Amino acid sequence: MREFKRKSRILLIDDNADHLRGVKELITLESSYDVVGATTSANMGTNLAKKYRPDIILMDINMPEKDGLQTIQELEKLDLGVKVIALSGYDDADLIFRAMKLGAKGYVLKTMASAQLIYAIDEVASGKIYLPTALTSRFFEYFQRSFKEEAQTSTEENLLTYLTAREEEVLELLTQGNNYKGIAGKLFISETTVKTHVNNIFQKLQVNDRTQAVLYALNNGFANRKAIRA
Amino acid sequence: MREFKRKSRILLIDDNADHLRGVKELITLESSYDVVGATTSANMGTNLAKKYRPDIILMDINMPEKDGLQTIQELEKLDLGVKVIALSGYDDADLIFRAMKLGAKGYVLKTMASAQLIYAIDEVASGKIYLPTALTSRFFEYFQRSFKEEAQTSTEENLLTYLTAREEEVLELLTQGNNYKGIAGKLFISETTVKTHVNNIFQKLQVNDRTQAVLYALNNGFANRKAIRA
DNA sequence: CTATTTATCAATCCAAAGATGTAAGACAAA
DNA sequence: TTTGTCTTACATCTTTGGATTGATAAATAG
Repeated sequence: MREFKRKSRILLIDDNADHLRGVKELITLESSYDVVGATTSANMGTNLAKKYRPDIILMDINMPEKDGLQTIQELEKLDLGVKVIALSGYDDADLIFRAMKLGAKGYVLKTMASAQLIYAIDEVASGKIYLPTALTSRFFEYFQRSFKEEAQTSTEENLLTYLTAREEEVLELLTQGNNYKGIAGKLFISETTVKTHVNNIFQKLQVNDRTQAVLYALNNGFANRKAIRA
Repeated sequence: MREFKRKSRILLIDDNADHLRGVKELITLESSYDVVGATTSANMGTNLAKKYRPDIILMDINMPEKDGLQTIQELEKLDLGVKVIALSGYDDADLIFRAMKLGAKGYVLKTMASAQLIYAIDEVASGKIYLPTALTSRFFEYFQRSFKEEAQTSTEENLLTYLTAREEEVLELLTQGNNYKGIAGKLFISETTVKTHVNNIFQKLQVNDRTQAVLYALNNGFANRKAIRA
């Protein structure tokens, strides 16, 4: 059932014409991949991708004209099934993180050895994700830093723990945008009872109105809390 | 200024006593690390960590008694500066993702070769983050999947785009829990003007009250939108 | 078994929020 | 210039929200 393995088709996008030519020669001479297109324009690149349906795109993400990251996002949204490898001159953690977040299958530095670029393409072509060790470390430092606050608030003593089960139910319906009548209807209790619960919630969360209560709930892992317990 | 390099101190936590003993012997015999403690209890492990301040903890995350992931979270919150390597029998993407999210500096499978475990410790001891290639791929697949919806909604046509600049300002203050008076004060305009803006926002977002407007904003990347543009 | 907590409901009362219509000045585009 | 949009503003009216007090039954903890 598996189709015959053919040469992967590659599209190159790099606003630096010299570098573009260099990479093209490298791939043509030292690998068995087909370069089906090469352009210095991001917009043109998107069009070529739609036209030639390459397996892999090597995309420079440091382009002045149009942001390479944005182009990656566009390509992913088109859902062409193409695997994008980000090419960059910078090993900036934020850049790496954003590229991977947007769906890049690899991130390689322009300063890397030719052999390593070919290796990266091989890995990505075979369905894996390729990030050099050093960049993996950078990525994770950034990743963990961005989750650190969240991890702390989610276990920290928070006022939500003082709510009773019923109050949590009411609060959940509040976080779904219900008014008193809506909540009363969904819980099969009177509107005045709902008011009582909501007032108790305000006291416990030390807020003045429902919007603040909802914001408190969302900012303090209310949804997560339930998901974890479930 | 750099202090003399000493042997890294390691603490082992694994509810499987046999495996615990095996790893201890491996490290003692085939590496130059000091095993300063070894326990089958997660709670005891946390205490030992506080007492002996190891450089590295090898933590089994598949323990029935207490969740290893939860223990990692506790350790990170204590901020002991210890580097935790997650040890697991499973290469489940969700497990890997959660471990790394909580701050693990590495994730190795129990089925991996001894030499690779030592290598992982070496890497982590030197300040890097270690994930075997195969697990890195799994991690990123999970990572990118979890961001896919977000990436789509953030570019999708959404009702927020119809808001004027001023309305966005007002909405932002709404998402911070302000009432009419608060918004009027912060924007130096009258309360009735704020009401006008808010009503227009309701029309454009097709909602009935401020809570729904705030929820719509938060669920459709309102904060992100601003951060990205800035 | 009693004291406390929880869930339920009600009656007020006032404040805040929301709906609707109107309108003037600024400014930009056609 | 005219047209349209945006921002500002006000009046009026209705509905909803929030605070307070009090009360009852059931469950739970000590």
